[in-house]
Amino acid sequence: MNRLLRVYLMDQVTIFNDYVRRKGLKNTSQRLTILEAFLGSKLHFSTEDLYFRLRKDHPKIGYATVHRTLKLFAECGIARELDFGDGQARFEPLNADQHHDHLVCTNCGLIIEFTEPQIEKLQEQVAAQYNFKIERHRHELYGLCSKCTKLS
Amino acid sequence: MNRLLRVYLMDQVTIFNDYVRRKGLKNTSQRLTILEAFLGSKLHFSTEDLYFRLRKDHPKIGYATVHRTLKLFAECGIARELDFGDGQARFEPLNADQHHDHLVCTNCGLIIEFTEPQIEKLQEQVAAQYNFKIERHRHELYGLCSKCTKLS
DNA sequence: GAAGAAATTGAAAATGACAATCAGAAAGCT
DNA sequence: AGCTTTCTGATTGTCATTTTCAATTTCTTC
Ligand SMILES: [Mn+2]
Ligand SMILES: [Mn+2]
Ligand SMILES: [Zn+2]
Ligand SMILES: [Zn+2]
Repeated sequence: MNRLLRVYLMDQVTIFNDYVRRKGLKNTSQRLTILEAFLGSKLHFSTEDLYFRLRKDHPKIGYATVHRTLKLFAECGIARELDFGDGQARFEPLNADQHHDHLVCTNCGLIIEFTEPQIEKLQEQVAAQYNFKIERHRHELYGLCSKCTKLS
Repeated sequence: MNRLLRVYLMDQVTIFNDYVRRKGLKNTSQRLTILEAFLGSKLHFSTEDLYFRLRKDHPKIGYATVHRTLKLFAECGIARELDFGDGQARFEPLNADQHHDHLVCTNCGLIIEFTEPQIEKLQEQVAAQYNFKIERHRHELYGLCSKCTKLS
């Protein structure tokens, strides 16, 4: 089994553990706790969201640790950091599933995920025109969701 | 000549003056100075960029005024505020030309503008699927430009 | 399982972009 | 000119994020 295939089959806990080992980091109870909460979390949460959720059962875990650990998750590839322009970073678990982008309702905050392979392909073609090598991209549509359109 | 057509033919100075009149704002020498610098500016500059550029000839103009005036330009539609995720808002003059999005080199900071009507159309279709009404969007491709790809 | 080196934690303080404040200045209407 | 409203610019406030640092924990090595 080649390395790439193995990576795709690894779950997020394994990816994180491997990263920790590879970088000479340490396994701490806090990191494990935050990892569990992270994986069981609803999508698109802020550091503050997760911090307050953790406080109930783990009041000793500090805000800075939650923040640093989420950054670590993003670094090792099990989290994606999002910015919907509201001045607060958001995170979502990343798995091997298909990439998606977001519709963001500017009225109620609803976030809809969408996948459009044709757009992905076209943006690759655009980049190719400029000999540009895409590392990541951000594609967000802001406006009113179905419910908020009716209300206004 | 209908109103819409006239708007498209108006230049940015006229749009701004109309906006000032309509909102009961005042014409000040600072706003005129900043407007001229803004229109003659290279694209995708930060508030700080413009502030320091203005300082040479207009050392009396304060940072807050530059900031407020750029926001005003965005409000009245002659500027677009951009966020390339580096923690600093950027601005570019907006005219009636075609909408564009950006390629951003994460190594040297080069910004390339691109236009892809098919992507615009596809994202409209995506929104329609969810009965979502798009007000604005953000589509940015981050990675290495041609030059930086060769160097690495 | 003790010892030592290295990383981590959490409370607090620092940072930095942006926004708000406010007294004096300027604009612009009558 | 007089008067009302807006504007300016130095300063201060705000707030998410990042850094600091002493105490603690992890983990390798004996
Ligand atoms: Mn998502
Ligand atoms: Mn541009
Ligand atoms: Zn909504
Ligand atoms: Zn470059």
